[in-house]
Amino acid sequence: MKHLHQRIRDDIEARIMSGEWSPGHRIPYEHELMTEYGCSRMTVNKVLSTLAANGLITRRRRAGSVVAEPSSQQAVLQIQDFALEAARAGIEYRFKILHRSIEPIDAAAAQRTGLPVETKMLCLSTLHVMDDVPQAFEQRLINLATVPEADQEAFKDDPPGTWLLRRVPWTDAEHIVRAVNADSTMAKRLQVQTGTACLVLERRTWQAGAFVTEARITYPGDRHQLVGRFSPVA
Amino acid sequence: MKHLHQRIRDDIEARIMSGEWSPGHRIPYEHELMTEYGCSRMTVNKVLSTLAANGLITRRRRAGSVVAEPSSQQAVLQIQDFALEAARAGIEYRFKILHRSIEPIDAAAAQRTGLPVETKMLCLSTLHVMDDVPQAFEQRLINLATVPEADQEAFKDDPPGTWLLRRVPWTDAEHIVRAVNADSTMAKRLQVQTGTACLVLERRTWQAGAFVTEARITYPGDRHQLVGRFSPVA
DNA sequence: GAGTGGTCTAGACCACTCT
DNA sequence: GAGTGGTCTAGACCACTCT
Repeated sequence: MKHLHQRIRDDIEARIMSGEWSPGHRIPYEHELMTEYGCSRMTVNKVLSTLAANGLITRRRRAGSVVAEPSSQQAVLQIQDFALEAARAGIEYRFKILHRSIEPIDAAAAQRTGLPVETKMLCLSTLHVMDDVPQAFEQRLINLATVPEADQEAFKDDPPGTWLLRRVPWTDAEHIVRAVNADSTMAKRLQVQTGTACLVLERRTWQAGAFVTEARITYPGDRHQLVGRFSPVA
Repeated sequence: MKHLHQRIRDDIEARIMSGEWSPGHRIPYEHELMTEYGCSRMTVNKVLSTLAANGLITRRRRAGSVVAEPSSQQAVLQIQDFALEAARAGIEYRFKILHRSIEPIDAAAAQRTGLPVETKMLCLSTLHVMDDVPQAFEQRLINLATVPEADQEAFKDDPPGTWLLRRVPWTDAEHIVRAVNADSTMAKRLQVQTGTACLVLERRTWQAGAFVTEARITYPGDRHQLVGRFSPVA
């Protein structure tokens, strides 16, 4: 049994993500949501305040709350969800799995993740495309010991990151950010010139101590920046 | 007249930042804070929940709330202290102030920081050198309205960032990370080839709502990476 | 068992701004 | 002027975990 505020929040996020509520769309007033969910105003107020603090909606007295316009600063340095970001920005998004295999983890990755060397990993390479422009190339390992159902997943509707996010709540994450010059292979994938500065984000996530996934995501430096806000939520 | 929850939050943050309450220190129970501030539990609960979401404290039923260990704090791309890092690594460190001036803030920076346009800022350009190799180039604005004593500081012993860190504890920070190709000027400063991918970290910090400083730090991409650990935000 | 925090209610007054 | 969100109160019940 989920908490009420989580259910309300999930419902609203789902509507924003699906595009049903696009940027500028007015969200129901607090008292409408009270009626809809049969709860007190404090509860819906907490949900909407949190969504506003996270930048998904903007609130104005008298005018109500609306789905936020996408900020010019795209990628957020929390757990990223390309589909959600694209939906918020009103951008056509698609992805393409370029590679898929199951392999025992190699020595270097075993050391990084703390897993035994023979652990089976699902290896995926995904290209993320928005408005026909490649925006990121993602190389991902998924621990099949922790997420065995990934083996049966075709990743037709959601890219691996989004799929994982919905299925496996994470408790810890480690990030490494570097800048690299694109080699010719990467440049071709991302449709940039060889040598273009790219942002490389490596993210490893654990769930209660169990390694879940490692992603290495390469962004063209001129198309993306990572933003982290460490300010009060209120 | 500030809001009550802001006053409580500022008080607690100030005690944590000053070191009066160090990591592991138990924070007063909610009902103690209710008595101290003469308010309802909802109000102190909101403050403590926000602080927990921001990683400043950890909360446990029955045991109460304690100041979080720095490693588990959410401030990922931590406030960096070149001198401290170099000392830890046993590396010779020096810095050189390449430029110093006092200028009214320009329109673009005023918008970023929320300051009035005519605010006087101390502008500093600093090169950070370790073992005779340039490791970072830093362009910094310091708000003289918040930190007037910076005007009199020669920055002989400590670089601006370290000096500020000791003098003005920060409560809020915003980070932006990008990748750029070094232009010829930057390449010369950092002793890399023109076009080398560099990591650019922009950091803006506030103390209890007052803007303190903005730093844009450029690192050669092959010499540096940023590492951070996260736990979920509520 | 007892005390803590997590969530929620059903109100209230106020500040803001114009659906 | 009226309706919205921002904040706050004084309760309540429950889940969790051991100061």
